[in-house]
Amino acid sequence: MAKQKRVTSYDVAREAGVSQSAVSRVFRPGFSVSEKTRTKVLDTAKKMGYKPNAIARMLITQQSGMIAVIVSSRANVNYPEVLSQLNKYIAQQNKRVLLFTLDSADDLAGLLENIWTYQVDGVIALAAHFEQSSLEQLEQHQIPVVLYNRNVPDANVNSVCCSHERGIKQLINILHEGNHKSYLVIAGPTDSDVANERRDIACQYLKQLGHDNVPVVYGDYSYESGRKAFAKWTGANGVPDAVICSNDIMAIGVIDEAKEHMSISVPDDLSVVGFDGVSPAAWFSYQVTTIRQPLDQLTKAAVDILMERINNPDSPPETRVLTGALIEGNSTKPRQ
Amino acid sequence: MAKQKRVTSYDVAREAGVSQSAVSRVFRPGFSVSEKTRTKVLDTAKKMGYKPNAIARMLITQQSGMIAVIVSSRANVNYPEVLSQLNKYIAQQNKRVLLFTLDSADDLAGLLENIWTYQVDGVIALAAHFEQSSLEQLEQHQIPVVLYNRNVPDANVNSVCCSHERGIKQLINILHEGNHKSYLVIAGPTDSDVANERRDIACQYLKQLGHDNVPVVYGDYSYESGRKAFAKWTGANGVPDAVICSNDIMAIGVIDEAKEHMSISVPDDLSVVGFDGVSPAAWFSYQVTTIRQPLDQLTKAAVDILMERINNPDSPPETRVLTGALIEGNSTKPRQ
DNA sequence: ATAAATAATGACTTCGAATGCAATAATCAA
DNA sequence: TTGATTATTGCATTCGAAGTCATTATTTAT
Repeated sequence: MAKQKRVTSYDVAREAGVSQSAVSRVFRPGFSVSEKTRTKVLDTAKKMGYKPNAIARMLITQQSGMIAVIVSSRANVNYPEVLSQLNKYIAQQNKRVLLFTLDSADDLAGLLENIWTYQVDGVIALAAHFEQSSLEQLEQHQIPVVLYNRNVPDANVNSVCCSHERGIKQLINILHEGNHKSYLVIAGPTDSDVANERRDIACQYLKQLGHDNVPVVYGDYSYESGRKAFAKWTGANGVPDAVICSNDIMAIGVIDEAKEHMSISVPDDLSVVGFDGVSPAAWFSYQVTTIRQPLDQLTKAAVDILMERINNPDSPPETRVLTGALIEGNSTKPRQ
Repeated sequence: MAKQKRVTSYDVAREAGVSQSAVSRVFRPGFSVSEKTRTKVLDTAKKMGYKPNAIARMLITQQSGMIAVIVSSRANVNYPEVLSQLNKYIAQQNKRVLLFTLDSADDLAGLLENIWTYQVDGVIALAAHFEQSSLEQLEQHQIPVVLYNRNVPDANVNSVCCSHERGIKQLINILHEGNHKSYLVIAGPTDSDVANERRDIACQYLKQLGHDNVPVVYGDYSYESGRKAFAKWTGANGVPDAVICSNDIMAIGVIDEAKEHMSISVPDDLSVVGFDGVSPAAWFSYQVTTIRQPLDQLTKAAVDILMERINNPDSPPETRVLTGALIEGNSTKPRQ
C-alpha cells in the first residue's frame, strides 16, 4: 500500500537496457524502431506498468489533445445534450473535452486567457456572445474556434448552426396558409443571441406577410415562463389564433396552460408552434408542430470543422448551416 | 498577423530585469516577494501578455487541477444535467472537468490507465460499473474517486447516492395503502446497476407487503420503451391497478399510452409512479407521483467529498446517502 | 567483398514553470 | 556601528517525454 512511484520512460529504458529515446519512439506512431527493441520495450513497459505521461507530452509537443468547450453557467435547456454529443465525437477523434463555464459575458476575455494557458488544440463555444475582438484574441494564439449555433455577422469565424430563418418561415407559412389572423410571439431571454434572432425572424416574416405589429412577450425558455407569459397576455388581451414560441418547452407550457386554465382547445381554438424538436415535443400529450434541430449533424459538423482547422490551420473560415426538419404535429390546424 | 510566439517566464524576467524564479513566485500565492518586484513583474507581464503555462505547471507540481468525469457513452437520460451541475461546482473549486467517455464496460481498465496519464486530481464516475479491482487500480495511483449514484457493496469507496430504497418504499406505500392489488414493474436496462437496484427493491418490498410474483417487464428508460412495454404487457395480461416505473420518462410513456390507445384513465383506473423527479414529470399533462432526486445536493456532495480527499488523502472513505423528496402528483389515487 | 544507402540507436537538449538551497539585501536590537 | 535575524533574490535542478543530430548497425547494390 506504499505510495506507488510514477514509472518514467527512463525507468523502462534502464530496465530494458535501451535509451530513453528508444522508449519514447516505441510509444510514438510512425517512428523507426527495430522489432526487437519494440517488443523488449513494450514487454518491460507492461511489466512495470508504464504509460507515457500525457502532461509531459503536451508540454514538449505543444499539443494538449484537449478541446475546450465553453458552456454558459445558466445552461440553456438543451445544451447538456449538445455537450454529450460533442464529447462523443471529440472522443472519436481521440481528443478530450476540457469544460469551461462562462458565468457572465464580461468574463469572456479572462476566460479565453485561461483557456489559452491550457494549450488546447481548439475551442468550441456553445454559449458565449462572441465579439470580434474575442475572436481575434484566439486567432493571435493560433487556436481555432468553432461557434455552435451562434452567428457573428460578417466575421471570419467557423460556425455551425441550424437555419433559424428557414425553419421559422416554414412554421409561419403553415400558420399563415392555415388562415390564422392574430399572432403572439413568445420569445426567449433577450441576452441570448439565438433567442433574439428567432424573435426577429418571426416578426419580420410575419410583417412581410401582412401581419403588422405582432405582439411579443418574453420568457426564459422554461415551461413555467411559457405558461405565465401566455396566461398573462391572454388575460389582458384575449386569445390569439396562433402562438409562436421560440422553443418547444415554452410551447408545451402554453399548451398546458390552455388546457388547464382555459377552455381553449389546441389545435381547434389555438395553434402553437415551437422550435428545437426536443423529445417531449413529440410526446402524445403535446405533439408540437416544430422544427427539429439536427443535433447529431450539428455537433458532428462542429467537430469536423474544428479538426480540419487543427490539422490545417490555413483553411479559410467556414460556416455550415444545416436545415432542421419540419415536424407537423397536432398543435396546429388550419382555420375554417 | 505573424504567428505570435509564446511569452515565457524567462521573457518576462529578462524584460523586468529579474530572475525567472522571481516571476514564478509572483504568480504563486503565498510566496515571499518584495512589493517592488511584484509590481514590476506584474506590469511587464501584463504588458507582454504573459500568463503562466498551465501545462508546465502541472508537470512540475504534479497537480493538474483537472477532475476526470467518466460518463457512459450511451448516456443515461439525466446524466447531461448531472454533468452540468458537477461542472458548476468543480469550476467553483477552481478546477476543470476533463471528460471521459466509457463505451463498453470492459474498456474500464484501459480508460483508467488513460485517465491516470493526465495526472488528474480526482475522478467522479457517473456511469461505470466499478469492480473492486478497478478501484484498487486508482487507489494505487493515489487518485481519489467518488462514485455517483452507484453503490459498490462492502467496498471502501467514496460515493454519493440518492436512497432508492427509501424512495421506492414511499411510493409503494402510497399504492399499497391506496388499496392497489395488482402491480406491474417496468424496470430499466439490466446492464445498469441502478436500474437493477430499483427493480429489486420494488419487487422485494412488494413481496414483503404480500404481493407475490409481481410481473416485471423491461424498458430502456425511454418514453417509447415505457409505452411499448406497457402496451405489450396489458395487451396480453390486462390492465393492472398500478405500474411502478423505474424512471419518470417511462412513467410518462405509460400515461400517454393509456391515454391514447386505451380508454384507461390515469389515475382513476390506473396508478403510475416514476422516479427521478425530472421536470416533465411535473408538467400539467402528467403530474407524475415520483421521488425527486436532489440533484443539486448530490452533485455538490460529490464534489465536496472529492475535494476533501484531494486535500486530505488519508480521510477514510465516505458514503453520503441523500433522500429524495416525495412528490405526490396526480398519477396515483386510492382505490375505493 | 566492398562501397553506398538505409535503418536503428543513444547522447543531449528542449518544452516552461516551480522550488531547494545558498547568497545577498534589508531590518532590527543593542 | 556591529552582529544577529529575517526577508528577498538568483542559480541550478527538476518534472517526463520528444525530437535533433551524429553515430553505429544493418541491408542493398555492384
